Amino acid sequence: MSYSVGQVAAFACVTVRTLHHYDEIGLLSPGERTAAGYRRYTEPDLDRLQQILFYRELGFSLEEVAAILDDPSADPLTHLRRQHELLRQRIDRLARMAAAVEQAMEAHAMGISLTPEERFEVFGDFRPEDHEEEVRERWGDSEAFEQSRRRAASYTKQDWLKIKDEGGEILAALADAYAAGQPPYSPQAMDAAEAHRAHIGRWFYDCSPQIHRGLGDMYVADPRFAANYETVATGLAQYVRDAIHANADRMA
Amino acid sequence: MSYSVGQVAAFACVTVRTLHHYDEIGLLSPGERTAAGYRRYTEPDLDRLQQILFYRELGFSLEEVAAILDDPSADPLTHLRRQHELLRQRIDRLARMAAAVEQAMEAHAMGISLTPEERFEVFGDFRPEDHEEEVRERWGDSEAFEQSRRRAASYTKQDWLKIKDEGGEILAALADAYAAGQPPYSPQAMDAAEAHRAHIGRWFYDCSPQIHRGLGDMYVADPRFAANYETVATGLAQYVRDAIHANADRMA
DNA sequence: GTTGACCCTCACGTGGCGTGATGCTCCACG
DNA sequence: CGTGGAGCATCACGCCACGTGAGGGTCAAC
Repeated sequence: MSYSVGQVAAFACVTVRTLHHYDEIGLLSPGERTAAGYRRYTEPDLDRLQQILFYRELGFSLEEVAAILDDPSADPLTHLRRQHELLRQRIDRLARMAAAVEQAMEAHAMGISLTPEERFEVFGDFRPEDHEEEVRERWGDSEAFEQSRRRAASYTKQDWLKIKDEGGEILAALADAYAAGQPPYSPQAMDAAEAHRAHIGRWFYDCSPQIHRGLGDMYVADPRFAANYETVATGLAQYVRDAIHANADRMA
Repeated sequence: MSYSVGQVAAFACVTVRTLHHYDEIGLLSPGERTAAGYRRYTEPDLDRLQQILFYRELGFSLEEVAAILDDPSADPLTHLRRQHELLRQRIDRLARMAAAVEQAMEAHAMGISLTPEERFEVFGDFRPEDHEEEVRERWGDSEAFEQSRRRAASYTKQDWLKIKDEGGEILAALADAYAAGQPPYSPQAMDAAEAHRAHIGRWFYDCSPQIHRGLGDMYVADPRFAANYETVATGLAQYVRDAIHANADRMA
């Protein structure tokens, strides 16, 4: 069984011209031709085409693809392993970009602006393993984002004002508890933390105590978010984070 | 503070030529120039460049990028949401490709060779947006759909065969009850409906009786789904819907 | 005041196809 | 049997997103 250009093109979702091109540059020449000169692609040809499309999708030039595929020291399993590794890297990079976007959204919601270095750091050299787990964890929870997106889309200016207002009240409550010397595990602090959680839940997305913990950690870890609290009172960011955790413990 | 071409290029990991090109085509012209004609990029310019690189990375042409960024109806938050959604789609596609590679590795280990259809099917679904948009329209932007999509992405061919098999059994049970003249509220029909609900829950998403009702209604309303049942027996779609509702009533 | 890093503007080259133009081949149908 | 239309072939030019010099100005440092 062999296949015509049109059939193969339809199969692989490429144009006939692309197959012609690959033939021209010697990247993929059909195994056979009919007497009339029609190209006939055999099974091994399809195999090779799949490999080509794979590496092409991953950003290799056709020349590089040819080199990779014509490397005599590479058996099928080697290719599969390499493809898998490359995919993993690509996914990781995109996941980090997605995390950066999420961070930018948070920053935007809070009216913080990023520095140039920060803005581009996601495009720079990428070190795998670094934040992998954290990113994966955040990414796994895309459902929360979806929900946020749907809700936020319908907000009016009035809504945003109200959100800001509510946020201010919660912040004030936390700052008061802090100023009064109440520990993070005091009812006042925990209640304010709970109010914060409810605030997120009401306006943005279902915020489980678990997710809330992560958010609290970020308020301390990321100086921009921390600044939001630290400008009110020194040490408040850490205090808020502890109150959030205490509240989460209480809910468990 | 403003930046020279070289600085910006280093920051953003692009060449100076690329910045020149973007200036030439009017995609990104620096906010200022020195007396000597040197380009000086301002903060908003960097902002725009980041957006450009983001959309470019996601496969848009520069013309499209310009259209997206110059759309007056799009505020920063809209862009962030769109970028996040696009990233999610890309990641999803790559994840499916990775799954296909894993499958191929397994097939290789077992000495099985794949059919052409199997080999290209991961490429075949080339434009996830198209199909997804259509489905999303029908399903609504529900959480259940998200969950279903995520889980389904990880299924192997074996899984699908099993799913199809299980589904066939349930369908047969319903058709039998229908053919035997059992009313939708008969134990046979309701039990089959309950099996159907469990089937959904096991393979796709948590399906409450309430959600199940909605699903049943759709089987009647959506001709494509209805066809699935109507080809077995005329009126079966409506019967299934009624059995689902009867079962949900029973569960309440 | 010269050196060397950096900047400018042309302008042609390249990779990966898209898009016809023009003609041959095949087979299904009247 | 022959004919019409889908599909295939080979040129050949076009396009996009830059790469790659050529030829020359600018600027802080030594």
